[in-house]
Amino acid sequence: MRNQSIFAGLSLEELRSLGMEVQDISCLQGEVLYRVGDDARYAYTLRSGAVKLVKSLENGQEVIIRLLHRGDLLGFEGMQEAQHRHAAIALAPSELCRLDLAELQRLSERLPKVQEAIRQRWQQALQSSEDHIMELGAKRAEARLATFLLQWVEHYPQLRSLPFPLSRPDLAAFLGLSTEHVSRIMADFKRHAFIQEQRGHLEILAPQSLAGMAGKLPEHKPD
Amino acid sequence: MRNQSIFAGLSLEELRSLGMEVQDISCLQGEVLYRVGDDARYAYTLRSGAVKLVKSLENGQEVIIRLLHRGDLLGFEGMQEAQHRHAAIALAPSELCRLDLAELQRLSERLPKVQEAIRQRWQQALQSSEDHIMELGAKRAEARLATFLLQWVEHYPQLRSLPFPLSRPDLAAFLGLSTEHVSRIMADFKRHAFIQEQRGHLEILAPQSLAGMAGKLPEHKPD
DNA sequence: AGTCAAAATTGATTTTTCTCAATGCGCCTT
DNA sequence: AAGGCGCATTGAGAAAAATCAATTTTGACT
Repeated sequence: MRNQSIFAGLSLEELRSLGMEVQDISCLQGEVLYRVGDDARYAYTLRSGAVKLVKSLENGQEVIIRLLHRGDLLGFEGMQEAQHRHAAIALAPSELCRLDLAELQRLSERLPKVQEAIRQRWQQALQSSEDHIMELGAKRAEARLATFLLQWVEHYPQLRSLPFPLSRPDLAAFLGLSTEHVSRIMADFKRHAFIQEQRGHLEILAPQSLAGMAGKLPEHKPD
Repeated sequence: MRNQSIFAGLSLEELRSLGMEVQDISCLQGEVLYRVGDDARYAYTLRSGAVKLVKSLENGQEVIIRLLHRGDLLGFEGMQEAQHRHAAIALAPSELCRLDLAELQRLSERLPKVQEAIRQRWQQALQSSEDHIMELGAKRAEARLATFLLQWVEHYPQLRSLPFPLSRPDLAAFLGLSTEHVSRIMADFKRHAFIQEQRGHLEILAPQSLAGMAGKLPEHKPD
């Protein structure tokens, strides 16, 4: 466990021996890692738990830009910009490694491998954002939610019952819907026995049915 | 003109002298630079014109993921992945510089400056994608369109009448709306004399009114 | 100028989604 | 156990947006 690769194929010890300040951090559900506009001193790797990246519109409405899972990086926009552009909030109790951005900058200039790894992650983030754009731009509510649930599963392989720390408002803020609408669709999925939910845990009973909804054409004759 | 900085602060000649193969490319409206799944051999910098990056859903529905303007880069996902994940299509007659990806890879390993510049651009793309997510996730059709038009202006400073090579279906595919709905809103904007349109050109008559619709309550700047 | 096809507009209608309001449930505290 | 609080659910009505079906406009090509 201790010797797990943290970042760019380097273990925690290797990073430390290269002069990198790495802090183990653990945080509670709801804890704020940083806020919009905070000076970006640190970047993080998420070792366990889940984190949401949130931005607010002028009118105060919150949008979840990205959801992070074990192994994901956050706060790396600080390598280019002085301030964070999202808020990062733990959805569940989480463990992270905190890296000093200035040192990371230095390290990345010396080690091409690190550069490469960062670019790789940036690429992943962009990919996932673009996928999200497609969801929001082209799919209806049911399909968005179905896709989302199926993707959530993939982050918890070989688990029957998945940790599911998202509230209805969280889901709504991520999928671009109202809380009520999300609630209705989830109730629908339960009624059809596609899913089952209890105390922050989710079970996908009929993945193929969800997959059907996820790819469904907007025009579909009612039966 | 010839000595303009192409990329990472390097002029075309400098890049060539470093052994980089740089091709000037010009293409017509509607021309396809690459398709989804094409082997990624080249990346491009857009020198003039406009390009759309398009992805299709299983059902064939097309979504415009990003719009590119003078100075933007495209095709750089090929540095990490073997195939392009979008189609790139010229919206207007455009001029580009085509860079060989393998050589770019080599160059970026030698020159940290290039690395840095690429990361910067990646960051910009991510930023713009995230902004787009906010638009799609949180705003109504009118507001999206208003925001979009105001952003379009910014790419053509000090021009009264802006090139506007987007069809209604293009706008719809970018803003996540139906063609008809876009058409209605545009008609509305014209009726209110917020904008004026003729033959692929657009004039913003009342930016502050559009800004109002876009959802910007507190601050407005005199221009 | 005249014809044609593509693109845009408009209208009527339906579907989807939101909003507002009420209610219910689970969990925590006392 | 009772009360209270936050979150989730449900319902009804309103609003937003999509869909379907004509037209109308535009632009390109004779």
